[in-house]
Amino acid sequence: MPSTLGYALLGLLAREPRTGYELAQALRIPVGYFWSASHSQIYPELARLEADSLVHGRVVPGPGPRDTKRYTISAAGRRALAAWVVMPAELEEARSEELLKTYSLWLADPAAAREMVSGLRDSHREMLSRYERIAAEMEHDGPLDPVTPRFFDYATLRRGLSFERHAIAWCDWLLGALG
Amino acid sequence: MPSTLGYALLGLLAREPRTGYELAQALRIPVGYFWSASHSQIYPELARLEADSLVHGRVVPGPGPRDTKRYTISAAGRRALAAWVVMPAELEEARSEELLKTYSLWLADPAAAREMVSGLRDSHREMLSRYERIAAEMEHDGPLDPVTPRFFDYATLRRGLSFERHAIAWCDWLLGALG
DNA sequence: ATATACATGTAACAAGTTACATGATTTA
DNA sequence: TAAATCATGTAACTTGTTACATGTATAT
Repeated sequence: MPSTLGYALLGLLAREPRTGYELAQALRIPVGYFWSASHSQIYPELARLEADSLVHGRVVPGPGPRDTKRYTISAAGRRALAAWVVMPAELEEARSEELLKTYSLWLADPAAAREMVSGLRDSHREMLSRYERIAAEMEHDGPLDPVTPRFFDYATLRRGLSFERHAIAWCDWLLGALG
Repeated sequence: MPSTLGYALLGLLAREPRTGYELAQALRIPVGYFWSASHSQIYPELARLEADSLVHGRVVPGPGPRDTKRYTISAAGRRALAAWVVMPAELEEARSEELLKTYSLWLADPAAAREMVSGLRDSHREMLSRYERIAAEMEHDGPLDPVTPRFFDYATLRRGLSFERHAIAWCDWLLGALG
């Protein structure tokens, strides 16, 4: 059974074949895709997926100077992924450093506390506008049919939009309360 | 420099002295407090905090059969925590298995996909009503002054409430789109 | 000349989870 | 008498991050 990272890789490969390098690029910043990983984690995981015959790798001459291995998902990989995505998801564990800091904000200097929350709001605003740009592009690119991968890109993106908006509203409320 | 868990423990001890056992209880389910940890992580971390003189432990006879060590935050610990909470927080890394599953939902059986999202909605509804009960209690318990620890309990709780409400709205939207 | 992109891997470390270990007291 | 609560610790394992290692081609 693959790890969560394994399923993340299968999810990308189910859409189109990619090399390890391209997967690492895709997982560098998790846009519309709430998972990230570094290449040092990806290469060993790809080897495991191949050992389990969930993906097949074929060496091809890349655009770069070194040979690259392009991975394709197998029928078994597709079945494993399809089975995993409909399994009831664990309750989110809700780990947030930002909230952990807020929890102890009562003992900080009030001005510094306000500044901290204000900085938080800025970060969320930045993320929001990044998401909004992508959403506008996707909506412009044509109709979103809920049986296509593109629709599910959009669905996860909408969750990101919603998350950032509520985070900003919360910062506003907190700043108001802090005076 | 303490780890994030270290600051979580300092945050609890800044409110009142506690034993390792009580800290483990508090960090079992992260309500109003977006961090969790198991006792096997907590005891070694407490030892590190004590070695750094950020907390002091005193052995006292507990209600149980075994002696227990009650930890108190030191002035240095309080300073370290106060400095940490106002430092700009890292951008949330947004790791979500639930969204990762959604990303690949296009290749699942449509009925099973709807059921998965519906189950997700149920989990979020359950969390929401748990949070709502706690919020009602807190509001009932008296005025929330934004210089007290209690206010910041309430502030983090509000973030949880907002998070769950948006998650439910998103599930509703997705179920509507999936037909 | 220097930096960036391409391309894949290993090693060392940090953080977190699960299982192992012990054992008294209280509650059902 | 069986389970839960109290109480603290270690060991093994999994996951994830950062650093180390190598080396060409292209763009600035």
